[in-house]
This record gives sequence, C-alpha cells and structure tokens, in this order.
Amino acid sequence: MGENKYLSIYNDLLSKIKNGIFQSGMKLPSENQLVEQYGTSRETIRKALNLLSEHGYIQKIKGKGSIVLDVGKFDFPVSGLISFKELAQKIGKPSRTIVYECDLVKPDEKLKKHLHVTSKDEVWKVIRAREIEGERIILDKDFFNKQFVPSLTREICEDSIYEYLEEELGIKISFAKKEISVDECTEEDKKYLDLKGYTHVVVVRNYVYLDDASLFQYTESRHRLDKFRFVDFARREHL
Amino acid sequence: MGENKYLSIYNDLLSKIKNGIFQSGMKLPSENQLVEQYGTSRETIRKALNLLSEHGYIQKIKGKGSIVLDVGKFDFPVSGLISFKELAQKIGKPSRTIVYECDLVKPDEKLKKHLHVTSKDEVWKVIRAREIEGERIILDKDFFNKQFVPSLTREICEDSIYEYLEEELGIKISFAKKEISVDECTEEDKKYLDLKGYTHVVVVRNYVYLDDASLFQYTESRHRLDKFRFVDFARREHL
DNA sequence: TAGTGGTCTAGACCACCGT
DNA sequence: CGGTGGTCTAGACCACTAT
Repeated sequence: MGENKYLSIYNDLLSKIKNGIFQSGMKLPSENQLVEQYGTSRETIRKALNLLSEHGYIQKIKGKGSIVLDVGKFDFPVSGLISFKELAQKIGKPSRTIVYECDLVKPDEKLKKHLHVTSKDEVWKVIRAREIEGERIILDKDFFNKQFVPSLTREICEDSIYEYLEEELGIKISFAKKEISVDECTEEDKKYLDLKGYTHVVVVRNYVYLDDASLFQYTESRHRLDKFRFVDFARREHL
Repeated sequence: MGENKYLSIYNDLLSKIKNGIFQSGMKLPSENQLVEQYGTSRETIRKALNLLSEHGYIQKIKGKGSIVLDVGKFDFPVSGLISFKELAQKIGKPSRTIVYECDLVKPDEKLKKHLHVTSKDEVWKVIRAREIEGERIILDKDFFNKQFVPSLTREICEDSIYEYLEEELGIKISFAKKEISVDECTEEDKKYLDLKGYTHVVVVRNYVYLDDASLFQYTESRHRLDKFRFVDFARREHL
C-alpha cells in the first residue's frame, strides 16, 4: 500500500521467481514488456530489476535479457545484517539467549576508540550467550552509546534488542562494517561458552551506523569454530 | 575517456573525498548544486552519489544532504572479490605463489555438484600455496570448467590466473557467492601449509560466475587461522 | 517556507546480441 | 536488422528537514 511502485514490482517479480513461475535459467520478460505489463515507465522497471540483480536473483546481460539465477535461495542472508532472533527463527532449532550482563559503564580506551565516545559518555554494555540445541556457541558483546538508548532491561536483551530499538525507539539501523577474524579464546569465552576444547573463536566485529550516519553500536560476536558459517554475495566491479 | 559520465563524476567526487577536499562529517554539495557544477542532469548525479553510498563513502539523508563518512578507507576491499596478486600488492609484504598441481582431471562426485558438470567434462585442478613473509599461510584449490579455459600453464598459475583469464582470454568475471566456515585441517593442509600447530583452517568457498551467468569456477581458499581477515560492508534493507 | 533527497515519467540515443 | 539492456535528459511531484 504505502509501498513504492518499484518495490512492489520487485516483490512481485521476486515471488514469481520463488514460486517457480520464472524458473532459473529462463529469461525474464524484457524491460519493454514489463513496462507494458506493469503500466509504468522503464526507469521504474529498471529500478526493480536492479534490485533483483543486486540481491543475486537475476543477471542482466546487455543485448540479451535478464536471466533468472539459481543462487539467491540461501539459508543465510546475503551479506547479512541479521539479528539472532531472525536467525534462530530461520534455522528452526531450539535456541535461547542467556543475559550475563546489562549495565551502564564508563568506556575504557579500546571502547572509546571503537565507539568514538569520550570519558564523559556512558555506554551500555550487554553480554549474552546464544544457546542452540543446549550448547552455548555464540558470545555476543554489545556496546551502545547511551545517548541513543536511554534505557535497557534484561528482558529486552533476552528477546531482541534490535526489535526494541527499531520498533519501540524508532531507531533506524542503516548499515554496518563487519570484520571477521579468528582469535584465541579469552577467559570470558571459557566462562560463558561451551567451548568443547576449542582454543580459538571466530570473532565478528560489527560497527553499526544509524540512518543519520552516526556510529551507534559496537558489537563483538564470538562464535565457536565448528558452528560458524557466513555467506556473502559479491559482485565484481568493472570500473 | 571512454568512461561513462556518472562514473567519471563518481571518480571525481571519490578523489576529492580521498584527498580531503570533502572531509568526513562534512556535507557534499546538494544534488542541484552538483547538477550545475558538472553540467548534467540530476539522475546522472544521483547515479554517481548512489555508487558512493553503496561503497560506503557517503550517507544520503532525505531532507538534509549527503554526509561524507569516515569509513570507506579500508585496507581490504569492501566485500571483496580480489585476487591474491592484488592483495599482495596492497599489503606490500614479500609474497610468492607455489604451484603444487596444475592438471586436467575428471571431476569426482563432489566437484560435479560444485561445478555443475558431468563425467564427460574435464576440469582444471590447480593447487597453490600462498607464501607471505616466508610462511605458507593460504592454500588455494581452484577448479575451472575446461570448456571456458582451454589451456593453462604453471607459469600462469604462479602469476595471476585472473589476469590471464580477463586480459588474455577476455573472460569477464561477474560475481561470486562466498561461504566461510572453519574446518579441521586435512592431510593436504598439513602437507602444503606451514600450520604451526593449528588444527583448523578458515575455508572460503567461492562460486564464481561469468557475465553470462554460467558457473565457471569453484575455489577453496584455506587460510591459517591466525592470518585470516575479512572485511564486509552491509547495508540494512528496509523492505 | 525553502531546500533537500526519493520517486516517477516520457522520451532519446547508444552498444550489444541475435538473425 | 530489430530487440535487448545501459546511459542520459528535463521535467514533475512528493516527503522530509531545517528555519
């Protein structure tokens, strides 16, 4: 309803791809045909098609047409910003969140640098373990600038902080820079995770920005080696 | 020269950001001002700005303007499809490639599935170790459909296969799906890498597609834990 | 209210691919 | 050659932000 025209066309085409009306390997109708079918302008059609292309559902080829790809049906999101709650729902396995800490703290040096805050600011520090099928395999350490999040409770942390921020506070998360590396386990990891003898964890560092480009959150997500998986979809630029 | 208008505007704005003419935190000129400055239409300006935004250099905010971000200066590429040669040049450390294998083989079951080929096809199998500062820390296993790559030599493998494919054969790599996980070391890893006691490796699986959407290459890149690093830049979709 | 970015249109020309 | 997608234009209206 309140949807943009190009978004509704995107969603319509996407559902037709997912339902097999447009099968992989086949060509989509040409842009001019789609202009006719949807009764809109070509640029609007092209916006919808470009979205499909960016998300890996089709490949556009000059002079030929738009081919439906067989990638795009990922279990995991494409280059994903996804919350644990969304993920847990997707994999459909019993899971829960254990909150170990949820406090306002003064930032130390490392945090000041990561969050771009000063000693005068206060910062929410949240430590949670994610348990899947009875094993705590992910340790999430979240730090929020208090300026953006006035209050926070353990109950919220057990559910989904993202949902609370977006739906209750109206905060719009915009994008994130993500760094992945493998680090040695810390004492904290050993204390809060079921490490089963693993000496290293995969560390995903997230720098989360708001719609207005201010740095809002720093997150460390520490995964047990054997349970880590990440899917990315990269387009090579011919610049 | 043969460059598109929006690309040359993109590159011009980008160099001004990198040279500090547009500093981070500052606003870019408005779209209408840029229309004047570059003597072009607004949609063309918007294409250039959207590229900057997608690459993490600016953040566009409705009603306000385009803000220059301080991310965007990554050592590593943004959600990267990058060759080892490009990478080695970037980090500027002594490096070389050791070719252990470069043969035409019949695909086994696993490979048939990964590359979408049949027993009738032949496949190039290339095994290379990447040495940085005297240590072999990455093991690259590449498989190409012979249909696309008629010939291949050890010399080419020691240099850059990508350069050979793109410049000599005119093959255009278009996009890749990437999966990252951590696996136990195989005998092959122990044989070809300097593992320094590590029992696991980070495995990056790449499925590489051509411009015409055909699956072309399957690559496994196996990294020693302590030397692995990956940077990604994800935009949250408000669909 | 004036200025910003977001969407949309109707037309144009081009480079590329097939026949 | 006709059809395809890629670029570009000049205009319009809208939603949002500032003052």
